[in-house]
Amino acid sequence: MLPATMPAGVQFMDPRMAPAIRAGAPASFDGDRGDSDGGSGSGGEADQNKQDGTAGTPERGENAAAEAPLRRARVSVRARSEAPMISDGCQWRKYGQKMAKGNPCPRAYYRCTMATGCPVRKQVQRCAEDKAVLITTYEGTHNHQLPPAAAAMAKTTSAAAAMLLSGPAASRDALFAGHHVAATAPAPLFQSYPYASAAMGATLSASAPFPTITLDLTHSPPASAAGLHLQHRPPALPAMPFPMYGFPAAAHRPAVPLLPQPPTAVSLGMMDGRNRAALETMTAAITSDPNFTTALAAALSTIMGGGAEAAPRGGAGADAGDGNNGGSGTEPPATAAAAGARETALHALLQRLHDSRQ
DNA sequence: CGTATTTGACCAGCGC
DNA sequence: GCGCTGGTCAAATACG
Ligand SMILES: [Zn+2]
Repeated sequence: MLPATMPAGVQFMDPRMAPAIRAGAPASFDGDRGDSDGGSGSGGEADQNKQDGTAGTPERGENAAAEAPLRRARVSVRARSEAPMISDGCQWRKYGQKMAKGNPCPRAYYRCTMATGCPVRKQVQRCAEDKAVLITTYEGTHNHQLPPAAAAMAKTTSAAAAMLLSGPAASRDALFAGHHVAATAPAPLFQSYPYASAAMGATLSASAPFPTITLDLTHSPPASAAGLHLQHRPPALPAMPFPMYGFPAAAHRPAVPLLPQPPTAVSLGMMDGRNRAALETMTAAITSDPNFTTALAAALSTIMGGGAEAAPRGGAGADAGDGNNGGSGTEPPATAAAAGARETALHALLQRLHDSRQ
């Protein structure tokens, strides 16, 4: 129904699992990267730590079960920033730092502290080769509302992401219509892994561990964007380990006839005349306006989250129990939704853009 | 004194 | 089965 409500729907994880932030799911981020940097360095970075301790009785909580394989999607943003971390309107507490393999710069782990129990985590890493580029990866769903600006952007961004994901057509279904879809949907769709989208260099990648949406705010000339060049081709796409919402086919595609050439064109499909122009504009704006970038980043931190309308409880609180209600419940049928979302996204973006530029 | 950061230790998953 | 790697925890410390 309301394409505009996309944001809520976009979140990748189930709303009800929000409270389950605690421990548990061992899965987390992983260095994202992709794209140009060279990649696989391997090498042996050596951390110096290892000595197992002795004794101790670290009995930490053990949770009942790892029933939530749900938190798995990530959104990462690449932007040029001198600051160690771009401000996105949220407050973060650093809880760890590690040396990234094959990267002189360490990777920092942050957790959102705007509200107790907010499961959102962020990982910041500077590109080794180009220190000007900061890679921020968000994961999780905020269980609280964040600053208006951020929220607004969040909406926009999520919508954009949605459209990105939906791209051609079907994936959207899998994503929004419902998780179950993935399982049942016979959708053959495209199975491009490093699915590239022309729009502001957004890239959807289902490679390795978990699906990841990457936004490059680095510098992508409109022309280039329009031209769209695929990044590196998918490794091999063994068997997608996760059947989750992510991407359709990835999982159950029998013997798909992988296109001889990467399905890059697909994304282009979504760009038509006016939209393209809009995208160009927005891209330009993004690249030139730092504030915009920041806002976008902020939005991303929410994109997944959204608990969106969640918790209208007046109480405030969010206390422990927090029943973050499921909220969501908005499952647009889909087809039209995508289009709507797209338009909405663009609209919002442009508006925002205009506003900021002003 | 309370809170955010630092930093080594701990642990699970994966690959060999 | 062992060792490596990535991620997180938590004690100690720094900051206000
Ligand atoms: Zn949060």
